[in-house]
Formats: sequence, structure tokens, C-alpha cells
Amino acid sequence: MAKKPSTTGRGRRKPSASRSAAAPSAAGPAAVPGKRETILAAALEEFSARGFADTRLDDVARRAGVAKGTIYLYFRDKQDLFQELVRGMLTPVVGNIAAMGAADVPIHVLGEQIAEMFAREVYNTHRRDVIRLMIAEGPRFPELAEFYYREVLSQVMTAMRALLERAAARGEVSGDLARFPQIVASAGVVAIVWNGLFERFAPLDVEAMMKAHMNLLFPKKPS
Amino acid sequence: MAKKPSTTGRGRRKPSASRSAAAPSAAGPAAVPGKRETILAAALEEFSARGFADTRLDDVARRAGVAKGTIYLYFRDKQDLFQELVRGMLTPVVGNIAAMGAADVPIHVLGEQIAEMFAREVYNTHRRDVIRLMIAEGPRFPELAEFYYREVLSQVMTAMRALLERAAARGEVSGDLARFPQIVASAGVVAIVWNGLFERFAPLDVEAMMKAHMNLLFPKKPS
Amino acid sequence: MAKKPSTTGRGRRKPSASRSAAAPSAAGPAAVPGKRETILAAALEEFSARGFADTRLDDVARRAGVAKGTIYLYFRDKQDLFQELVRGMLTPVVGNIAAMGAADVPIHVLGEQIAEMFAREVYNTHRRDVIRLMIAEGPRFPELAEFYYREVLSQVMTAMRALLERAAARGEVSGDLARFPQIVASAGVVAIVWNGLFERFAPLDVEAMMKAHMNLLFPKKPS
Amino acid sequence: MAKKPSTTGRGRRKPSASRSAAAPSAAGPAAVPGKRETILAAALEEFSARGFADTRLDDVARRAGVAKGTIYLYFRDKQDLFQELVRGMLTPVVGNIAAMGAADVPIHVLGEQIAEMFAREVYNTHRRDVIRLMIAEGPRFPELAEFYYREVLSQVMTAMRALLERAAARGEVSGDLARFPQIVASAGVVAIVWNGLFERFAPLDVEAMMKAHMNLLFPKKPS
DNA sequence: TATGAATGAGACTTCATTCAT
DNA sequence: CATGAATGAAGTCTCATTCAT
Repeated sequence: MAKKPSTTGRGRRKPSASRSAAAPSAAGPAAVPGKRETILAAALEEFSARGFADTRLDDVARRAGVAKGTIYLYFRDKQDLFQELVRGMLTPVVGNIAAMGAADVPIHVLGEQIAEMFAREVYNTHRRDVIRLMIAEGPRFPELAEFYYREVLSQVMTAMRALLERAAARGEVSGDLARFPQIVASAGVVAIVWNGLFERFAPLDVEAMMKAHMNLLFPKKPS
Repeated sequence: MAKKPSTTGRGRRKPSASRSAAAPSAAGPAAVPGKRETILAAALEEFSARGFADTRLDDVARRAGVAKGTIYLYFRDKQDLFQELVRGMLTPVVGNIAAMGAADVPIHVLGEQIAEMFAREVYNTHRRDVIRLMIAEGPRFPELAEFYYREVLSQVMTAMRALLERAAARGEVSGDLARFPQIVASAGVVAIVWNGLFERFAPLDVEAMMKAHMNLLFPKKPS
Repeated sequence: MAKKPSTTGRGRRKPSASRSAAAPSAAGPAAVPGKRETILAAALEEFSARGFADTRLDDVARRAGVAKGTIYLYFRDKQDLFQELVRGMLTPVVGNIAAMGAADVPIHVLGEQIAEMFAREVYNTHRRDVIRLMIAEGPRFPELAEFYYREVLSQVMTAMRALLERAAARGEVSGDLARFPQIVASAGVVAIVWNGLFERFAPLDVEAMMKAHMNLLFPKKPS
Repeated sequence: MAKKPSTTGRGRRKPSASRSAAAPSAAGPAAVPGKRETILAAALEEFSARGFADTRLDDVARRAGVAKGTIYLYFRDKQDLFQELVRGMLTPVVGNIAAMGAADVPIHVLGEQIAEMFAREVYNTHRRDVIRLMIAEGPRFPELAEFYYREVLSQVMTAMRALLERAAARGEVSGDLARFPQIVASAGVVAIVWNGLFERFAPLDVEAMMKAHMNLLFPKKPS
């Protein structure tokens, strides 16, 4: 970051465009269909490996097999590329959770399903890397954090809360859980963070831990 | 960082010292007693606000009220400053946990104590910021992550595991918890991460959530 | 030079390439044909005037009429620029001497030819400046000195030795000269050094001195 | 070098003192008798090893066993230290040559004596290093070059010229030599330069080369 | 005299962004 | 649409010099 007014990089900052209007990321050229995706895929690799600040667009371009200038045909700037990456990766999962809340299965079954879904759809996916990025760079991208909350997390939370309230009404779980749905996901978050730092020498088995956690939160026979 | 490993330039390159021993961060000039601490405090503010890469030593210096070069009297370089900051902040808490494992109180009481201690000693402290930094920058500082694990976390884990195993032997908790002591801390971690991103518009009450979590993990009357 | 071998900073450090292969100086962008040469010419002026350490790339860039960053498109760093300059200037002369040894003229004629060639091809040329640089900075560039010896001087020496041995066999010169071909060139070297220091107030006529020297080493009528 | 006006280093330049008046180097404190010499000795080592620009006063101070500030009690600045070093080392040899011209021995004997004296008093001495420094840094120290010429070289030249003119009058040598006394010393200069660059892998036997040269210039039996 | 902590100007190098082709 | 050479602002680190003790 340079000065307060500007936002990120070091280079010349566009003297215009208040980061909201502008064209590229909104619509984008539809011409070569795969190119935007190619760039996003390359960006994912690079951002995951180095974080936002240390990723060079040169490397993204090289990895995507395009010229550096081409990136600017599809994205306003580095930050826009980053945001579009996160947005594109995380938006699709929103539906999943809402769907899970629909089925009316016992909470302890649901817990296992959630753990499995998380492992399958998120953890063993590049989405894990994106969430890691979100966690790491989020404080510096308030806009993005807010977007992420609004478009993704809040919906997940709503679905979870509904689901937990129903279970509470049935006497399956404590009402506290509905107040803090984050608790249900906490093992997953910890796994992402932990393995982000210590995987090399102290790896954590995400799914096993999540299931253990679920079993504690939702005992099978509360008899 | 900018400069490079080349070999000629005006200054002779430091004979290296593999970033660990070396003078500055080890002892440093003791002359003005508070100066090192002043710089560390300023660094904490800046790193917390902007992350590692975007923090300018110029700003650290200005905030500390010293000249830029002075920083280099006490720290080898920006990375050393960062590492010393993390090290200095987190090392002191190691003892706390070990101490808690000693007392032989019922697990559900211990849970509350842990939640309180975490809120008091970590969350409502600059240590929260340092942990946030650690989480954000850790993947790019393998050395630091390793150090942090070795000096801090592994000891916490050991103490927790011991404590949980004793409780399991007494039939107070499931044996699964001893396998994943991270679960006990997960609410705290999630709180740090969550508030790091969403505090402005969706703040999370850490202590309340941790206590709720503890009550779920360690029910008061398992009768 | 300033920056350092650290590991974090914004830019990923170049995977190194032991300062010899690597891209820039090898091929470089061929686009604008003259740009590399323009930069080298500017570098020659600046290095000649100030020496390696005191030359600012800012000045080189200004003189070449390019932006500072452009230099890094063609050369890895300041040292690479320096080395490429020396290499490019001196390599071409290698052939000259070898050619002179071919003709089988009396040694005293050859001596005059060498003196003339030296004056024309080296002394009254920017090559004089490069040799001056080589002499001044060589001790700090062992690699470059070695390269220079291997690619240039050793070949010159070999040619000279052959030439002198033939003359010795014919009884034209003492065998000592073949042991120390440097002697034949010594007047030229001294001229470069002398005028480098004292030209303003005590200039030395190189060609005259070299011819005088040649006449002493190779008397016209040894009868 | 910073800007044209200033002279060398990078640090704050004294806004005053036109490098000529000022106290330190002129008289210097006489108090601790050896301290000035200690510093000069340390400076010799460092300057010889690294050249002017790359020598750090920190290292000079450390080597001399004094504090950095102490250097400024004896020398105005880095350049003054350098100049005093060169001056102090070379001034003493002035007398030697003048003395040699006095004795009226045959020129070929004198030649051998000069070669021996050079090897003994200069080459196998730190004076070699100083001359190397003079050659390397001279172009950047016009004043020093001038001083060196005025105080040392010109006298050597005068003595040599006289000596050679007498020999020429006696018919021992060509009159050309008196025009270019530098020729007599050229082998010595070349040796210093050559070994400065290539000693590691192609060392040159100075004394042998000088004697060979002398024998060529002053044949033993011109009968 | 001597010290050595502190200063801060300076220079190298990087890389986001632009724009002529 | 695409390219990639060129730009130049920015930031880290160095070290000559000062000055309070």
C-alpha cells in the first residue's frame, strides 16, 4: 500500500475510477470464453502461494499464458482480480447450505453430513485456499470482507440458525447453539488455519476432527 | 523488500548468519532502555493495521519517534523486526496454560477458567493482534510458524491433552477431545478470525461464545 | 548496492542463477534494436567518469534517455551492466593480435605495428577507458578479471609469446622477452595509468613512448 | 558520490570547510601517540582490501580498536583519511631515488639496483597496496594525484632523467630513454597492475621481469 | 579525548500500470 | 482483442557524520 488514498500496489495508480463503476470486472469481454477463467485459475495459484502483496501480475500472466497487459482487459487492476477470484470461488457454495437445511433429518445426522460436505466441497478444494486468503487478507479488504459476509456467510449463518433452532425446538440441542452458529463451523475454520501454518510438521485430520466435534455438539443419544 | 543478494555495491554484505543468531535481535544495544520496546510497540501498531508487506519501516520509525536507521540498530531487517515482535508477545503466555493444568478441578469449571483466561490474557490484549498477524502471515513465514509451534503451541497442546486425558479417565469427557485439543480452543480462534473480518458490522461476543462452547463440550451435569 | 539477501519482501527473489547465465544480459529483448547499446554507451560514460560504486543508475538512465526501470529490462543489475560493458568492449580486440602474429615480418617492424595498432584500436578509443576501469575495479570483480584474462589477455599473451619465440629463434631478440610478453605491452599500460592520473598537467605521448620502447626492445640493427 | 558539489560518501556532508583549511589532518592531536598511526594502519588494510568506496569507517574503527567517532578526531572525513594514508606512505620513498642518482656506476648496474630497490622497498611492502589504490582511485582524487605527482613522482622523474641523461652522454643508452623515464619503471607498474588482477591464477614474478626488462634496456656489453 | 547511539540522505531494485503497435 | 516494452513511484537498507555524554 502506498498512501491512504490509493489502495494497494506500488505502481502508478489510476487517477480516475472510484473502484465501483468501471467496466472490466462487471461484464468482461465474452470473446475468448476461457481466457478470463484461465487468468483466474492462474491468479488462484499465485495468490494462494504468495498472498496478495507478494503476487506479481507478471507471474500470473506467465502462468496463464497471456501477456501482462491482457489481464487489464479483464480486470481493472490487481485488487479487482483478487476480489473477482474470491467472489467467483465462494459464491457457488451458498446454495449448498440452504439446501441442507431443507431436509428434516435428526441433527446428529445433519452434523455428519455437514462435516462431509465441508470436507468434500471446501476443504479438499481450492476453496480452502481462497478462504485462507480471505482470512489473511480480509482485514485489508474491508469491502471484500463485507461482500463476502453479505453474499456468502450471512446466508450460511441464516440457514444454520434456522436449522439449529428447529433442532432446539425438538430438544435435540441447546439453545446456545442457535445464538452462535459459528460454533458448528469452528472446527473447520481451525483446521484451515492450523494446516495453513503447521501442516508440514503437524498435520491435522480435518474430517476426523470435524466429526469428533459434531459428535460432541450433537450426541447421538441424548436420551 | 527490495534490495538484493548481489555482491558488489557500496556495502559489504553481512556475512549472513542464517537469520537466527546474529547480533541485533539477540542482545542489541542496551543503552536507551526503552528504545527497543518503543520500536516494537510501533511495529505492532503498523503491522496490525497493514500486514507485513504493506507496513513501511518509515511509518514504524515515525510512530516510534526514531530515525529510520535506528530500527536497524536493533533489528536486522524488517523480517527480524516482525519475528521479534511475535516472539516477544507470545512467549510469555506459555506458562499460563501449563499452570492451569495443574489444579485438579472438574472439567466444566476448568472450561470456564480457560475461556476467561483467554479473553483476559489474549483477546482483550494486543496479543489478539499478534495472533491475527501470525494467522495471516504465517504461511509466508514457515520459520516463524515453526518457531511459534515449537515454543508456544506445542506446549499448550501438551498441557491441554494431559488435562483432557485426565478428565476422560474420570469419565467427564469423551476420549475424542484428547485427540483434538484444538477443538477446545476453536471458538477462540474463530472469534479472532471473525472479528478480524466482520467486527464492524457483525461483532461476535468472544467470551460468551467460548463459554457456550465450553458448556456444550463439558456439560455441567452429565449425570 | 544496497538491498539484501533477505527472504520476505514484496518481490520474490530471482531464483538466483549464479550471476552468469540468466536471461537479461544473455539475450535481452530485441525489440528496439539500439536500446541496449544506448544504455551501454551511457554506462560507459558514467562508469568512466565516476567508477563503479559512485555511478548512479539514475544518471545512466537519464543519459541514455530511458527510465530507470528500463535498465533492468536489459541487465540483471548494476554489476551485470558493468560486466556486460567490459565484456562487450574488450572481446572484439582479441582477433587483432592473433592476426598480427601471422605475418612474418622482422620483429622491429612488428613492434611499430603493434604500437600503432594499440594507439589506434585501444588508446584512442573508449577501450582505453574500459581498461582503466578494469584496472581500477578488477580487484573487486575477481570473476570479471578472470573472464577478462581467459577471454582476452591469455590469447593476446599466447600470440605474443609465439611471435617472440619465433623472433628469438631467429636471433632477433633475447629469449627473456618470450618469458615476459607483458614487457612489450608495459609502455602501453603505463601510458593508460599515467594519463589517468596526471594527464591534465603532465600528459604523456603514448605512441611516442611506445615506439621508443619498441626501439629499445627491438633495435633496428642488432648487428 | 552524491552530487557534484559534495565529494564522496553518502552521509550528511559538512556544510562548511572547503577541504583545505580545517584542523585535524594538518596537526592532529599529539596526545596518545600511536592512535593516529593505529587508525592509518587499519585504514590501509581496509582500503587495500575493498577500495575507497566500499570501505566502511565502522570496519576501520573496529580494526583499529577505537570508536568510530574517534576517527573524526584525527581526520576530517573519509576522504581525508584516505589522502593522509597515501601521503604518509609514499612521501618517505622520495629520498631513495635521489640518492641512487648520486653514485656514478654503470647504467646496467644501476638498473639492477633499481629493480632490487623497487622490489624491496615498494613491491614487498604495503606501498604496493597504496600504489594500487592510487592507480585505482586516483581519477577520483585529482588533488591527491596532483599532490602525489608534485611531492613524489616529479622528483623521481627528475632524478631518473638526470641519471639517464648522464648515461646517454656516456653513450650507454639511447637518448629516448631520457625523454621517457617512465619506461624504466614500466615493468614495475605492470607487475603491480597484473598481480592486482590475476595473481591468483597467473602470478607474475616482479623482480625477474624487472631485471629482464633492465637487461633489455641496458645491455651489459654494448661493446 | 573518547565513545557509540542516532541520524537521514541516498541509491538500488521491484512491479503495477500504461499504451503504441 | 492482445502484446510486452517502458515507465517511475515507492520502499528497504546502508553508512558517513554528528553530538550528547
